[in-house]
Amino acid sequence: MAKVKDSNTEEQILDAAKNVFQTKGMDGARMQEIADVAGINKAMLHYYYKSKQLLFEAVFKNAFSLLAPQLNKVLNDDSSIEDKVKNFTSNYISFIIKHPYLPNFIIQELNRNPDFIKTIQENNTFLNIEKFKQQVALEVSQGILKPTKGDQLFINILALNIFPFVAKPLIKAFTKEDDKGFKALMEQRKTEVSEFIINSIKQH
Amino acid sequence: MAKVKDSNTEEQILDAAKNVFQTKGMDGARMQEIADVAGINKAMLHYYYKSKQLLFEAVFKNAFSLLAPQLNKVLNDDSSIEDKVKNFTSNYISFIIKHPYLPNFIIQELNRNPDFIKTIQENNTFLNIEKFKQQVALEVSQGILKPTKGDQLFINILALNIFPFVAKPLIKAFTKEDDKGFKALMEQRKTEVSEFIINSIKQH
DNA sequence: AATTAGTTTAACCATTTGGTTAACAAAGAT
DNA sequence: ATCTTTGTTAACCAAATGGTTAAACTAATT
Repeated sequence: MAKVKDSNTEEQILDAAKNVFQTKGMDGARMQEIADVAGINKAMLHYYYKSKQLLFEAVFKNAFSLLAPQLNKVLNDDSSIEDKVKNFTSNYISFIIKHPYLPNFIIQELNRNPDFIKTIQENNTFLNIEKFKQQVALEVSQGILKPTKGDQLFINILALNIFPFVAKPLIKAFTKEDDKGFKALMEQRKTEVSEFIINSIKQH
Repeated sequence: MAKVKDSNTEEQILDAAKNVFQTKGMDGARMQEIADVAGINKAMLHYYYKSKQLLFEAVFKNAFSLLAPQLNKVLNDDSSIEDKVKNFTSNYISFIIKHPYLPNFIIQELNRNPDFIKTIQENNTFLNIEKFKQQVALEVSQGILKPTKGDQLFINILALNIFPFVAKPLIKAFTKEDDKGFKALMEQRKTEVSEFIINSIKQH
């Protein structure tokens, strides 16, 4: 066989590619920069991943497979809507603070190439809102929730949790906060957002 | 002077540039494609706008100047919070249905180059949340609203209104709607969103 | 020691891309 | 009528970019 793969080059490449693609996007990323960040020769990128497109897809799928289980919790979990909202909001915001470029990367690239989501859907059977809608309808009929449309509620949950990170520069400009202040606002949202949602939909 | 400017070339260029930049972004846009869309020679782009960067900035500022007055209404209008929320939600969603690429374009490019917002802020004195925060505090003290933080409320209003358009491919995937179904969901939100917000914050 | 097969590199290549140049055309100024 | 200014085009250019090649290197196998 060959050289001891003590430093897994393939992983280093994927890691460097993740950094560059997630900050610059497919169009803004340069193969040379990825090679530089990985500390290797540009030809190696093509040795392990045939083309820029394939390397990008590896990064994208990797990123999406990190996000999907988070969203899945809201859709296919057995707890009550109220508990789901509380847990998801707190967990998701913690998650994104650890992966700040992730939501914007995914949204940006899905907009650039909307067909891309088809490939994703084949691998992820759970991207389905049906169970969640049924649960909302049930809790409404039980008098736990006010009349509420499941799909709109789901959009609202995503919006309130994801948007602030996607629109970070805009929010920083309006609120005149620096990075520290922005982070504080986001920490506050871990409880604020679920209260906001529950306040609106819970029957009392 | 020169040739009859019966068809204002400069405007045609800006219009073509708007189309291409807003769908492909700065990095994905090609000067040749803009020229083709405008139906002119590539050299003309550089005759009227010195460089790709300057043409891009013209497009961006133009786009932002369209969006800013919409946001300004929420911040510096004299009606009650409840009326603001109702009017803004309905108006904003109508506005975006007319300019579907706008929010994503602005958010994407601000993330690519966060310093860009400084240039914007110099021209727009009104990007300031202070008045809104004071109004919320006042209505809370008057017992009209439940205890509510102005900055978080503003983030929530933006999130609920803007996010669905930014994350359109994701939402279409989850809800399994086509373009028509998506538009119907958005039309529904013109009233749903403001009810959702008012439900949550109004004292009763 | 020689073979073998995976790994790595430097140099190279074709194409794309933003930008420039020089010649030309039309209309107003002199 | 001629000069000048503005608008327009085709051809061109240098740099950047994704990708390739062929040779060199490394370590386990025979």
